[in-house]
Order: sequence, then C-alpha cells, then structure tokens
Amino acid sequence: MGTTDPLPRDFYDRPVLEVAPDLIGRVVRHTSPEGPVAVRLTEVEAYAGERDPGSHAFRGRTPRNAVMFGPAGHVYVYFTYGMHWCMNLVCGPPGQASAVLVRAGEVVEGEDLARVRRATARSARELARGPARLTVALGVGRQYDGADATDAASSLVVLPGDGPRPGPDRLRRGPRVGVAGEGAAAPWRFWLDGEPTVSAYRPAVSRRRPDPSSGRLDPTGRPAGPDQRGATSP
DNA sequence: CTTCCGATCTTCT
DNA sequence: GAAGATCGGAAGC
Repeated sequence: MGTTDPLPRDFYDRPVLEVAPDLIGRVVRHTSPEGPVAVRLTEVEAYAGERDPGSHAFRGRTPRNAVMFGPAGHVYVYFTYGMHWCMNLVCGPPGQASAVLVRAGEVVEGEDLARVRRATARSARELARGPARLTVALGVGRQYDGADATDAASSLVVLPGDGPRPGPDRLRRGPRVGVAGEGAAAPWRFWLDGEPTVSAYRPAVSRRRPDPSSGRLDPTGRPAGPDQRGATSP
C-alpha cells in the first residue's frame, strides 16, 4: 500500500529549496465526484516566505497568505489576474511561510476528464502545462485553500510517484516565471529537462503603456529569451 | 514557432 | 488605484 499513501508531513518540513526539487516526479491527485485526475509534476518553483521579495508572504501575514504561515503539507491556493487559481504546497516549520508553487505536469490518470475541464487544450501536453491550467485539469480551486495534502482521507493528496526518482542529470533550475524586482534572478524554478509539459519561460511584464513623452528605450525592460534561459544543472 | 495584447477582479497600498 | 507567481487568440516569421 506504500505508493498509495501520501507523502508525509516530514517530507515538507524541510527547507523549501530541498523540498522543491524533491517534488519533481511526484504525483498530485484529486478525486472529485466526476472521478480522479492525477498529474506527475515536471516543474515547480520555491518561494521562501518573508525573506523572499517574490513571495506573497514578503510583507507579512495577510488574510490571503495566512495558510503559508501554517503547518507544512497544507495547500495554499490563490486567485490571480482576475480569473486564475494556482496551488502551492506549504513547507518548513509553522511561521516560516515558505511554499512550492506547482507549475506544470503530465496527466497520468483521468485524461478524459482533464480534457473536458481543459477544453481549449489542443494536445495532451497542454492539459497541465502552466500553474493555472494545472489547477483546472485537476479541478482544484478556492475550496482547497488550507487543505491537508498529507491526509490519506483527503480528496487532494501528493503521492510519491511510481518508479525510480528522476536522475539528477535531468534536473534543471533557473529564474522563476513572472517574478519581478529583487526576487527575479533567484534560480528557484526547478524542472525536468526534456519534458514537453514544462511551461514556457516568461519574464515579469509591466502592463503600463510606455509614456509617449519618454522615448522608446525598452519600456518593459523585458529581455527576450528561450524557455530555459538561465538554466543550470544542480 | 514567436510576440503582442486584452480579459478580469482580488488584494494590498 | 495599480499590480498581479496567467492564459488564449491573433498576427507575424
């Protein structure tokens, strides 16, 4: 029964930069009345709590991020851009507020249901390629904010995953997607090299139109670059 | 394939 | 009042 038990609290109760790469290859599984959908993780990002300018917890506890300050192994779900839900797994001891954003994966169970939920996906690899797409594929929303992913009785759990752990030769790390400011350069995004489900790299964008009176000097400050820009081996 | 841009609304300043 | 841990469609190569 080993592989059906969720990863235990101890797994998450470590420094977030240890937990994040260890989550690659693990399986997030949600069982709804419609059936189960499971995703094998290929891409995650670490957010290091109050010391991380890129983290929702950087300016301390608020109603939204309260779950991040709680026990490890619980799920932090937030709403963003007026329409998307994203899910994290809380790490470290209570009070530390670190978490891992679940960014992308491969649907390994319930693909038919995932395709119904992700009707705009034109291929299997797009079903959970991106943090908001992944929550749609799984059927996860606000109702799971604060849920305990280590509870075997929960309908949302993280399982160890089948087979051997991915080799370190395939693990990559680089800057996080869409993170602006001081935290932009930290190489705290982890992914599995060669996986088609890894989401495209996007630097943070400013939505402000350029000021017409200030010329045309790269108003967004946005460098161009390929998906795995800044990648290094561990 | 890539780049550009609008949608949409909660959250915190 | 502005920004945001994004996505999908349209247009360009």
